[in-house]
Amino acid sequence: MSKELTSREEDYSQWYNDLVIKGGLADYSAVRGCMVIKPYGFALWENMRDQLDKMFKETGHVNAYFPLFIPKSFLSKEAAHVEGFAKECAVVTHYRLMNDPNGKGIIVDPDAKLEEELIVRPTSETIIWHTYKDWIQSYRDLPLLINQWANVVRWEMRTRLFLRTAEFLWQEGHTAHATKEEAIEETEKMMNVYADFVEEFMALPVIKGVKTASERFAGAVDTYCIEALMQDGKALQAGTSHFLGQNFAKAFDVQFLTKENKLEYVWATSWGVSTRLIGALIMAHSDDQGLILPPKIAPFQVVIVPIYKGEESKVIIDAKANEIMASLKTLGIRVKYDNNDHSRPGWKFAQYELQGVPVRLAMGLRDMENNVVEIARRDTKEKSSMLMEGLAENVKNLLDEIQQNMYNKALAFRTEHITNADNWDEFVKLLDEKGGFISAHWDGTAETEDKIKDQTKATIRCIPIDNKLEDGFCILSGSPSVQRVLFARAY
RNA sequence: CGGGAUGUAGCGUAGCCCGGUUAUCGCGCCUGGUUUGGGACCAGGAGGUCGCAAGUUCGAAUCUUGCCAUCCCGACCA
Repeated sequence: MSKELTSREEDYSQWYNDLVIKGGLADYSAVRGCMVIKPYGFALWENMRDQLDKMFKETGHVNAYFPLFIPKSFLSKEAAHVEGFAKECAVVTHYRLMNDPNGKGIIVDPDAKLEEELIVRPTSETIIWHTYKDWIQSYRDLPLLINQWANVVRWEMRTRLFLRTAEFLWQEGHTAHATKEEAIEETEKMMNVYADFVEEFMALPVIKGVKTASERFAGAVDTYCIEALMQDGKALQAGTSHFLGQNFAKAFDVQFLTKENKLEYVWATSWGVSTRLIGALIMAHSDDQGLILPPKIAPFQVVIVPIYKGEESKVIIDAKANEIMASLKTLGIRVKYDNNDHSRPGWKFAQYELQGVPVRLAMGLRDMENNVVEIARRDTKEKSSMLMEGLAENVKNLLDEIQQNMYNKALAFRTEHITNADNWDEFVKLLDEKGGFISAHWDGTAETEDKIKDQTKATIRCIPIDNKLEDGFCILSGSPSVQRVLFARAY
């Protein structure tokens, strides 16, 4: 852990911003609350996106694309939904600009006011369900399993690179089913897909669970989630999958004829993960030297840095490096050879550590004489010499080991930071001094949940799936409780 | 929207309290050379509406007022 829990929140913000900006992933832009994702950051997102997309397709989904703009009236059709999003919507009111008659630049043409305002989508349920109404007539049209990769806008009051920007990239799946059971199954299936992705590819263990009513998605019957733990002891919601019941079907009048020729409303789900996952990745794995990216999604898994004196030795090392690169590529390893003459080896070492490249190979004439390369792993910062013979296979194995080690380390940290609290004083003390998830009894009421949030800033992150039942008493109200739930302070 | 802070070159900054030559320093950038096993060195060079506007003054980066923007904390949220 690179930052102690006792240090101030501002220090984390600074640490985190430095990682994002100096690590070359993204930066603030000219637009308030919006970020520029730089090529390196986008390459990371693309790797994550491609893998997720593959997993969606393996579970029977297809991609489509729906409009960025949503007529205002659509948003208000589902009461809870509009209630949840109204406060953070960007609204398009006009469609034309004109030169200021007073010669002061350009102004909005007052004559170009839209009949009905358009909302820049904060999420796409409404426009999609409006469309689904036309697509669904019979049970033969079901299930409808569609995903879209898109950007959405939520006008947050306070933003943070990747974790909460005004505009962000995500995917949103929207499915329609003939039965409640099938829809619930889909909701759980996608939560599992997310969990598998985050654990296997991002090397980040997550807790699968169900949200309480107050943390539920606006318009959902049930919200399933995966919750991850960051190094400062705060939790982060890494993905959500919603069982929407028939709420949207009823709001948008989406009915179908069953085999028995009965007219019924369809059952819906929606699920999404966003570029916020990159924020999770950064906060969970990085150290004070910079990012540490899991090999499976790192833009470059290996960087080769040549160490040469003069043009003559450069040519020799280039040849060898190209040979190594070819053998690594044969095994599907993403490798970069940096023989840029403008910066020296030391600078490159530091730079690639900052950028979190999992493995670095350094090679000079001395190594070539001994038929070895210097190999350094980012996760543990260990350096050693590796024989040229079987190098590619050994690097591949090392990448697997790093991936596993990162996961194990994160898992050990999380395991260490799930703590039972059996009374209020213990609960508060744990939150303040240790952080992490706190497993405690709760009486099941929204009132108690609110009070706990007001007093401690901790929220119920989830009720874990397959939570074991256990009689006890609520830590705040003292009322009887049948199970523990997970509390944490969260991003 | 409340509280706090900050705006000076691409980035980070000094100067401001106490107004006075040509606005300081570092990084980065450009040119040439020497270098290259953990963020090189020497020499030369380019780069500025001091956030914007008004005011006070012989004179404003510096004082006054207004505005704007950004960051951090809070509320809101993925």
